[in-house]
Order: sequence, then C-alpha cells, then structure tokens
Amino acid sequence: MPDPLITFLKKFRDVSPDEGLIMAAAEQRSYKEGEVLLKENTIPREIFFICNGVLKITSVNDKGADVTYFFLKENQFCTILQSFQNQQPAHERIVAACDVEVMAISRVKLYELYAQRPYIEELINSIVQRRLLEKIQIRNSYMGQDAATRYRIFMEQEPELALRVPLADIASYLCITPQSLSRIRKNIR
Amino acid sequence: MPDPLITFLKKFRDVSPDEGLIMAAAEQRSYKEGEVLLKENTIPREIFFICNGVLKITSVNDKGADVTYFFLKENQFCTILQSFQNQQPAHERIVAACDVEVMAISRVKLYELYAQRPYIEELINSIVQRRLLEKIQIRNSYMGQDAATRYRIFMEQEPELALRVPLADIASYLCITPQSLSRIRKNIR
DNA sequence: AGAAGTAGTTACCAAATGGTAAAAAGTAAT
DNA sequence: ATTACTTTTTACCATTTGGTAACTACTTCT
Repeated sequence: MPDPLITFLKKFRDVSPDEGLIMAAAEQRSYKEGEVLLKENTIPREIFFICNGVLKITSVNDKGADVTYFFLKENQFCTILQSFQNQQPAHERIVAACDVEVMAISRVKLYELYAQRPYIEELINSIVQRRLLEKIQIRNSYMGQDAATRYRIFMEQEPELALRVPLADIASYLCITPQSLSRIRKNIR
Repeated sequence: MPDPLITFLKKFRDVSPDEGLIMAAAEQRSYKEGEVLLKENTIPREIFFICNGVLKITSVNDKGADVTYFFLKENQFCTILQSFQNQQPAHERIVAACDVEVMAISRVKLYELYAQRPYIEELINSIVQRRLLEKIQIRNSYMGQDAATRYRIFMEQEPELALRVPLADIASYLCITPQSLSRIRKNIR
C-alpha cells in the first residue's frame, strides 16, 4: 500500500527516486478527537501531513471561547507557518477535530531533506502557498454574508466536513453560536 | 532620491548590483482615489509595488454592494496572486482607496528578471508569503468579535488608515454597514 | 459665493443574532 | 440496561446590527 504523502506529492511531481528519503523524515501518528497536536504558546517543531481525518487550528478568545480559524483535512499540510519558519511560539493551537492519522515531519529533518533535495523545498512551498491562497479565498467568500448564507456556502464548499466534526466547531469557524447554527439547520430542513 | 522599491528591497537583501535591472522592469504610475487598477474578470498582467497611498482589493457581492477584502499600503506588493501566477481572470478588483503612486511591473518583465536573477524571485516570494501570513493573522484577529471590537482592533493595527480612506471602505472591510460604523465611532468619543 | 454632488451622521424601526436555560438526543462507561 | 456525560435542539428574551430616510458637513465645480 503506497503512502498517502508520497501518493500526494506524485500528483505534482515525480518523487520516486526520493521516496525513501522522504519517508525516513516522516513519522506516522494517530490522534483521537480532541487531542492537541500543538499547544498554544509553544514553538512548532514539526509539520503534519494529514493522511486521514480533520485537524483544526483554534485559539481561545478573551471570553474563554474557542475560535476555529481553519479546518484541514486529508492531503493537506498543517502547521503554524510563521511560527514554524521562525521558530517562535504560536498563539494558535492545533487540535484533532475528529480521529486523525498524520505523518509528522520534524523541522530539522525537513530542512535536511530540503538541503539534500532542493526541488522538494520548492515543491512543498508551492503546495503550501497555493493552499494559503485558497484559504484566503474561502474566508473572503464568507465576508459580508449573514449567518445562514455563510453556512450555505460552507455546505457547498465542504459538505462532508459537517458530518465529521462537531457542530460547535463549525459554528465557531463560521462565527455563529451553536444555538444559532442549530436554528439555521432547522430552517433549512 | 532613491526609489522606494529599491529602498524597500534593500531592507531584506543587498540588490545594489541589480538596481538598474529592477528599475528597468518597473514603470511609475499615479492613480486618483476611486480609479481602477484591475477590473474584475480580467487577467492581471502586472504586479504593483505601492510607493505611496492605499489600494484596496474588493468585489461586488450579489446585492451590488462592495466588499473590501484587503487594504494594501506603502511598501507592499499588490496583485491577485493566484490569477497573476496562472494568468486566469481574477474575480476581484484592485482600486485606489486614496490617491496612490505605484511601480507597475509586468508579469513578462518580472519573469525575465527572475530568469536573470533567481535570487530576486526567492526574495519577492518570501516577502509576498510573509505578507500573506500577516493578512491571515489580521483576519483571524477579527474573528468572533463584535462590530465595535473589530473596529477597535482595526484602529490599533492601522490607526492612520482610518484617516486616509473613506469610512465606507473601512466599514466594508470590517463587515459593518457605514451607519453602524458611524454609530460605533460616536460611542467611542 | 453658490450649486451640486458626495460622504458622514443621526434617528428610528425591523430583523438577525446572542445568551440563558432547559429539554432531548446521542455516546460512552459500568 | 442504567447511568453519567456530552452534544444538539428548542424556546425565550435581550442585544446588536441592518435598512430606510432625512439631515448635516465637506468637496468640487462653475
């Protein structure tokens, strides 16, 4: 069975000769829903590639409530990029939004890999940048819309996600209270 | 008088030997408030470096109202990145939020420059990526906050901007109606 | 200076959303 | 199966925000 990370990278570029190198840098891990992959105010030492499941990037606001900035699912890289690059503490937290399997790559090993195979750095950077732009686009699409519309857009863009992560997470992601989101769902039926 | 673009790049890396090359690729332009630098549904053929003033990236929603996604000011590059890279029509529009002076660099000339001086591609990519991450951070900081708080955060992060661009633009950027924003301002005094 | 146009303010009411609380449904543990 | 626990739903009222409209302040043009 081919590894999801390798399979994913091959969609962009043939990495066959370096499969071993890449796999040697990565470590497979599993997390249960709710488990924390990165605590807030800590320096991210690794980047995750999601093989299965959904991660969320969140933080706790002044009122103690969780704010969900992003969901990331299969075939996406996940880290707090600025903090990972500059090795500074991240304010955000990375949490399993449902049970997940990831490949964890430590920064040290990643940069060793980059040093050995510069094209991999280019490759991953371009993948990550593309995804960043997508995330911005998605956020933009919510702007200036009311709660019901934001939910409708979300359901068009990510229909399966609603089945996989708790309602409260989606509510937080869409800046709606869980009660309001529940009401919106009711009105749609 | 040194050019703002060169001065800016020098903050990150010494580009002295290539100043001539860079300047040859750029063309200075001025726009008045409200002038459109890029129409929606057109392919961005150039990237702008802002020497002076503020640009906004907007689009028109289903109800005919403007939504302001971003403000960009002095010492920032501005284009619709995905569309610029892939030479596809952008849904967004680039408009002068106040009178501006920019250096416009055509994609063709930029890529010629990149071919001649690969380090410039790396340099600009890293600058652009850093700014993207910043924009995401700023948007995140508004998430889950009420209108008055969003305005307060905005005024902390960008105090001068409020003096330079119309209130309606800021309202749209913060997803508030101009009337509500006016009321919020009143309550703050 | 006066007129016309644009931008910002204010007031009012309507609609959307938040917050509290309790019930219902679903999940996990014994 | 029963219990305990968590998540989701529902109802209610309070608060925030939006939309319409009129007014004021500012610009710009002649």
